[in-house]
Amino acid sequence: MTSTRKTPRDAGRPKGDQTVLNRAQIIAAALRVIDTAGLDGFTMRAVADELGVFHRAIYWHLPGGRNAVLSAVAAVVFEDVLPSEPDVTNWDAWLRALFCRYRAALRRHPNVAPLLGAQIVSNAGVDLLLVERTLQALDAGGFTGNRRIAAYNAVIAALLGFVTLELAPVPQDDGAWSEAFATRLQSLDRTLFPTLTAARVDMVNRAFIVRWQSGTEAPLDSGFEMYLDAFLIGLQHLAKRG
Amino acid sequence: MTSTRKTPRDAGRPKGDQTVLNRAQIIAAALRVIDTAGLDGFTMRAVADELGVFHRAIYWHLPGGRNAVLSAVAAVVFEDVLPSEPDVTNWDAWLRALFCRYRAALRRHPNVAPLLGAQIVSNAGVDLLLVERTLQALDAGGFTGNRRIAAYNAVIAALLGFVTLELAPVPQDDGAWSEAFATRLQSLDRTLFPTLTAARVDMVNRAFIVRWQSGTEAPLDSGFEMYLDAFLIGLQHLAKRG
DNA sequence: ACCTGAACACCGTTCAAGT
DNA sequence: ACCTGAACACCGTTCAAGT
Repeated sequence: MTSTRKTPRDAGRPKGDQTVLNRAQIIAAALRVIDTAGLDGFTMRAVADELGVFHRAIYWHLPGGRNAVLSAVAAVVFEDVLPSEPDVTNWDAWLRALFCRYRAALRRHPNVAPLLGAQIVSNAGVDLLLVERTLQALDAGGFTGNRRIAAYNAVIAALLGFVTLELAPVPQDDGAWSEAFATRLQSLDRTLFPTLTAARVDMVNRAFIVRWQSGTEAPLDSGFEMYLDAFLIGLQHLAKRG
Repeated sequence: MTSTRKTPRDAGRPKGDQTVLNRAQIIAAALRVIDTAGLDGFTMRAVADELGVFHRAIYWHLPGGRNAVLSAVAAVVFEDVLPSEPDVTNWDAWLRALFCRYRAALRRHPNVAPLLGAQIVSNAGVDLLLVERTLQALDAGGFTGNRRIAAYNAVIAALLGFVTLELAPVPQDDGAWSEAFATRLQSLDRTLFPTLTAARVDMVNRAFIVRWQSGTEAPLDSGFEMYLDAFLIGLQHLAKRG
């Protein structure tokens, strides 16, 4: 009897037929929604519509609800980030590769940036191999004990930091906001801000704080390079000291 | 006639009486709501309740609605961040002070961190004197032209980066999430994650990715110090090269 | 097992009055 | 000038059915 009956999973469904929905499809649909409508446009109902399904159906496959979907999306985006095993003789090159891969992955899905950088729920989905290999790279650099943990925290913060800032989203469909900010930057007090006023032409919309577009439209490439150079050079020096 | 009539602002109100509401009170109430209920708990209606006022009243003083309030809150939190004018002979010390003041300010209002770090709307409220003086400090360091702009972007990203990550919020009132994640970290595969498993005791909840509490409850002090040291040492070296 | 459905307690904002 | 009020089109999630 136990050997002939259908498995619970197949009960009530025609043989060989896919169920209407599955976990992977939901996560893919969620990422599509985020890519097109942003993190603010991500709603359970939007994902359900994307799949042509009643919005409550998602909760069956991901009982954790909204948080569970976001955590799973974070995991998918992170999949391409990890480089292969770190080279013991070239640990800083491995870190550099990690940084570049992270930025590249997030540039493919820029709207996910605030999720990875500013919501701890995203951590739950991350492949812990990233932690493992980062620790190995820092081992190779000579960091040990609590110093290695401190270096690890510095690396992860630096890894996500720039990209989170660069890809921070503009208020959605609020053209008034961008316009007001742009005109405010045109009428700067030269006596209050002499340095900024002089550099304005080259800085406006190409630098943090004085921009009204996100990094998707206005990337900050040279800023990223200097950020990465500075951090890695500094880390090398700290490695030698320890 | 024009000289004796009340100003428009005073029409219909008893003389010398404060109006029921003003801009500063709204912003202060908004910050209080964010401090206690988090950025997710920040709603126009919650702010109105905090003030004992109908929720639509806020729109009169801040016509920009939700975005305008958030931008104003960001400005208030940023007020304490800026150090005095940079010393030409000690530009890196000025940057260090800036980083420490930023982290201290955000530790007083940790729930604002995602707003400043991951939402570009916050920029609209920032005092541009921060931009001015950061550029001056980089001038003092010998950065010029496009290199200075790149260095500026690196500095601002580094300034907000660590703290945004450190203070990223946990999913609100979802105890199940923290619990599930904590137990997952207890049952690690030793062959897959040998380095992480060995360091687990010292890392769990004290390091990015393998934590389930935010930086408010579990600060990452030594990580911040190494991050700051590494970045500033690297920036000094890059300054000499240019 | 897997999906639908109605209902609940929210939310930001528009549009129209009140005084 | 300054605030209230009702209404609109949302939202995530609980609880109860359907097949």
